[in-house]
Amino acid sequence: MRFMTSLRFIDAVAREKSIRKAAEKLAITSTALNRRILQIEDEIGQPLFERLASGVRLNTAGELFVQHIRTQTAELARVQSQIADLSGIRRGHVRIASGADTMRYFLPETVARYRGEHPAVTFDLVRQSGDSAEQALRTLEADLALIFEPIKSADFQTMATARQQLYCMMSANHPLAKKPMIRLRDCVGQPAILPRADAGLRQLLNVGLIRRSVELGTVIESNSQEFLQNYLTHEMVISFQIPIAMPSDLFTAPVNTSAIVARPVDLADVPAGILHIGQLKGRVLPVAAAKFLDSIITELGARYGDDIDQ
Amino acid sequence: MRFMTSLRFIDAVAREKSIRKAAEKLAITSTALNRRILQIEDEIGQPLFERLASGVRLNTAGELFVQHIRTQTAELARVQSQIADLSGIRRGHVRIASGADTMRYFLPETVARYRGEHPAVTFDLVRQSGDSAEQALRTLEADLALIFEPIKSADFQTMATARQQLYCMMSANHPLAKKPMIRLRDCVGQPAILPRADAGLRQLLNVGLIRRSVELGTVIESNSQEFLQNYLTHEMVISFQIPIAMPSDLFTAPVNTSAIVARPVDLADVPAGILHIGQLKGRVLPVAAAKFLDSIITELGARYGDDIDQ
DNA sequence: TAATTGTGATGCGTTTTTTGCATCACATAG
DNA sequence: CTATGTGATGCAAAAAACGCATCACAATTA
Repeated sequence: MRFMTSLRFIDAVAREKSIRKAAEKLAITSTALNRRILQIEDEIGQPLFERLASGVRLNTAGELFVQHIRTQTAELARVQSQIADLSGIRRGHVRIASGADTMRYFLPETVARYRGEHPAVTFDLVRQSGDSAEQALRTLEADLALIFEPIKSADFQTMATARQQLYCMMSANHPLAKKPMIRLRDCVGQPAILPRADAGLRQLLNVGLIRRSVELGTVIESNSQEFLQNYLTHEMVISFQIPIAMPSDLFTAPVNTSAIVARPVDLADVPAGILHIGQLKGRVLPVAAAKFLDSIITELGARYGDDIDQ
Repeated sequence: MRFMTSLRFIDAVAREKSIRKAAEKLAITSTALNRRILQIEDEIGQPLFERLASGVRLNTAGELFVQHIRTQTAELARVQSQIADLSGIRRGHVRIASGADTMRYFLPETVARYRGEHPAVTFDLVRQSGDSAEQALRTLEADLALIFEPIKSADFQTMATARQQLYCMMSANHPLAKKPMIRLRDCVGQPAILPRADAGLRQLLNVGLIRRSVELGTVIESNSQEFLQNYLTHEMVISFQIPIAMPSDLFTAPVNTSAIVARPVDLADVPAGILHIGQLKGRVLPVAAAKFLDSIITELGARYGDDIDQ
């Protein structure tokens, strides 16, 4: 959209906090970019950026204007999506911010199914911490966010939730694997590998550990779920996971033949965590994003049935 | 705002339903305008206008896009107004659609007082019928509308109302002028000059006349309130008016020395009409418009006290 | 303290985009 | 059939945007 160029440029400068850096990303010279900004500032009647030695920073007027730019951009995308929808085949672009949990299996499967029905819809999938995901909704860099536990921003509008019971994961020949249900006291002193402190799962687990006065032998922390899972085959350690982040065969197969097993942790020790699917409060989503949200809710309903809300 | 040019042009074409006519109003050639439209349509990926022999007409996609353009334009105005407001002196532009009633004395006085405090705020005042005024809000050609009776659109958000009792107006030496209060039966067969059927006042009066089975001798109809008022000094006829449309000295002076007098019509015959002040439902007004709305409400409160709502 | 590095602003020639004229193709009304 | 209106298009002129080189300034580094 040609007429959005100057606005897009300003947004870029605001994000980069530097005209030259933004110019590089936009593949133009800083000269041209600088002039566009001066021109807009001239039309507005007052500067939007403070000039610092280290770059630029939005002033109050700039904050207002950039917010306007972002909502306009999102609105334009929505209208375009709506217009494209008129022609029968659904087009559009959906941007999702999510934690690692759903990025492993749930989103690949759900997006693939949706794209099977609507091949003209494209996706951006950004793996982020919960805080960043909420932030991405606010800056309109994302349409939807999937966040496991805690929601901090009042701007987050939950459209659906899914209860996720905590599971203990380990090698199939780990002593604890014989138990059908794990109590936290079973884990006292067990060597464990855990996600890092910013993960919702870790926070959920910590509450339970403190309540039961249980201490694990935490030998490794990692924010890579793949690392945590694959490490289980190399050392006798336990880890924790929620169903949505497990390979579906592992979770659904009644008799588990794989080298790794998952055993539920008693809900009396650790309550189920909540996966929140939501958007920016008050925002009207583009057609494609709204329909994909429906698709997510349907899929969650099929998987977890009664554990779904809204 | 340079980046709005193409959008403004499309809006103009949509309103004129002709590229050539719009081009003339925009002071460019139809060639240039046509090219801009083709370019936008190309970027959108599908046409926005149907080409007819008599000009162009928006198609469904165009309707959506033009609606988007209008809300964006209004939003931009709001942000600009908000930005200008940062610099201390209030700037901005307020566009008002109103019936003739308030255009006579109320709005001149209220606008003048507001501009006395905020000289940098400019105004558009368009006299329109109630229906057109509501339409102007919808197309975002107006920020505020003042409509005397009846409100038809569900998109109209009433921000304040003022009850207006009907008054009978006549020359000071008219027989009815002796009565302090007029009953409709006093008016049977009286030569009367009335506003036309689309005026809220006329509709209000008609309800009363039908209920009381009273018929007036309607000798003149006019949509010019000035004509109606000034004619009273030339022939022994009666007319009707609401307080807000009367010169303030006529209404407020306890003893009336002017050639024309106003006598209230009994509320049992004709109930008070409602003057509605409102905006487009759900819209966030620019600073200047919102403050002027406050100013209107204050002024109404000062004049009519308990007869004001919201 | 002096040199270096990084920032945004600006003059000037070049490139790209936009505009206007003349004209075409088409539909409708007289 | 003619006349008049409409939007579309080729081409040259005008306008705008761009990129290079450079300046002025501030912070950091030697």
